[in-house]
Amino acid sequence: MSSIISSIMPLFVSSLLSSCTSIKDSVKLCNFNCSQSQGITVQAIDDSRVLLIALKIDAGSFQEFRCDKDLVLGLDLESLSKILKQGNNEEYLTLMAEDSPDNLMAVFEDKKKDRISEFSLKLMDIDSDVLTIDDMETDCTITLPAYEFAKIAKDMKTLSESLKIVVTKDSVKFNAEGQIGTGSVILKPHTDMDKPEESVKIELNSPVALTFGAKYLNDIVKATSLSSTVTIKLTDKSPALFEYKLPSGYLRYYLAPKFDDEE
Amino acid sequence: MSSIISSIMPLFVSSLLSSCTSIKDSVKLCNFNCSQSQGITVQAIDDSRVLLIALKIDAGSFQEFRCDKDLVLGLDLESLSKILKQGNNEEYLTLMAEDSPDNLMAVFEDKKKDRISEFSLKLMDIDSDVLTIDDMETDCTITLPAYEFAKIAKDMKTLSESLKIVVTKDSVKFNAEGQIGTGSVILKPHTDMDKPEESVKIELNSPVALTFGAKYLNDIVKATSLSSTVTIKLTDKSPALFEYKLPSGYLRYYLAPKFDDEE
DNA sequence: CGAACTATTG
DNA sequence: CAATAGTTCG
Repeated sequence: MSSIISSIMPLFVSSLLSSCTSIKDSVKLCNFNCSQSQGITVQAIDDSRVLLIALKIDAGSFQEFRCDKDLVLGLDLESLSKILKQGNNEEYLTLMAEDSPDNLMAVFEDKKKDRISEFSLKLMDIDSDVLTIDDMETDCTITLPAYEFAKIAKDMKTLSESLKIVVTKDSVKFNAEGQIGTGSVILKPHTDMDKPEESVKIELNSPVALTFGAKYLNDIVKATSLSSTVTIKLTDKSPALFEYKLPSGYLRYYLAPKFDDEE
Repeated sequence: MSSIISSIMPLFVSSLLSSCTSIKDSVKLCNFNCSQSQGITVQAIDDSRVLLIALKIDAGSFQEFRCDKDLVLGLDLESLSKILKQGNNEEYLTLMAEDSPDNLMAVFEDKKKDRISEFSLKLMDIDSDVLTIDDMETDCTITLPAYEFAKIAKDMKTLSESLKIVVTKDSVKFNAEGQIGTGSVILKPHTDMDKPEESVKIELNSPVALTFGAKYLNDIVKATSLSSTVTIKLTDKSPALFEYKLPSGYLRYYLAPKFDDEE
């Protein structure tokens, strides 16, 4: 009867919650697309149409995942977050929806089975075009510690509304120019043997310099807790990709750069 | 070429940042006076002209300090704080300015040298008269734990806008009288052998009773993290001195008392 | 890192 | 007045 049954372990519940809270400041409503082969995928664009968010939660993320028929669940992320927050970290979560669902059922169960919380969340029809995004070749790919990128984005926002990222073979420079002064942070690639997640990697096909809205970068950086590293792919005059890898899946942000005339 | 080069070790960067944040609620703009012999001195008066702040950072605070020609750097403390905050605690800071500078350069370097952050801060012309303050004989000198003074100042502010400090040979009394009631904290001198910074000392030439604005005391107390103790020097009908000693230098506040007719 | 408080905005 | 973002404290 139920078209989607998924049991999620405590570790992943917090990951799902973090994903929702990371996204919900940019997008309020979005469709969760469920299929047996793809798991759950979400694609949404912020109101200003500058930031595209793509979340993918593989079926392998779930202890059990069954989706007899492809489903589109239109969800209010704020409401979903509220429900997910109610699960204590020790609890298992089961999500369920019927074939033509009006509601998403969420059931938290304590391991000891002496506590069950059930929630039903109203679903909504949300217009959205799902874009196919090619895995194009990019001018460069940078991997750095997620917290480091977060600190740069936050710090630089105090100086300017725009952040310029300049990548050369042996460095990546984050540059902000504002009223009170200017600031640059320059990172050089290096490999940390003991803590690989602390490494900074640059793969370069072609040097690139792009400017982004600091506000959007600060929204992106809300996903920092999801992954120890972030991967940034830049191509001249194209949207940049910021990717946070999940245990089994990913949260990707595609951000359109500012062009010279609007800087 | 550069008139001032100073390299600051991580410990002292946080001390400089704390000084700025302590002061910036009272004074937004102020001149940093730099000279080879004196290091960096700052003097500023709050808008109401009741509180005078004197910060002295000796040349010995710096790993290296060179100032070929005396310089006056007009700085916005809010902006300076923003930049100082961007340093991670492990990083070395170098400050630089030219002979007739428009900008102050600040460079953070990671030990591993794979990360460099550079900032340039616009300087401004700020009118200010530097007062010479004599080290006059005072009626009494009190030394007490900084956190204890902070707690008294904060607690008493909830009772009254004014705080009266009464010093006799064997006690110092902090007294607040307000609408909802009155409160006093009385400290007696004592020496703590194990933790000298917990001691309370009173040196008295003449008993004194002065009243201060609680608001100003609460601004002063923001410097608490800079030193384990605070030294208070009081003289009848004169501004009081509140001194926080830095590793090499000091942060002093001179606060005019309220007189009877304005209490 | 989380929580509480403050400041700001609809 | 309520909700939220930023800030500061433990």
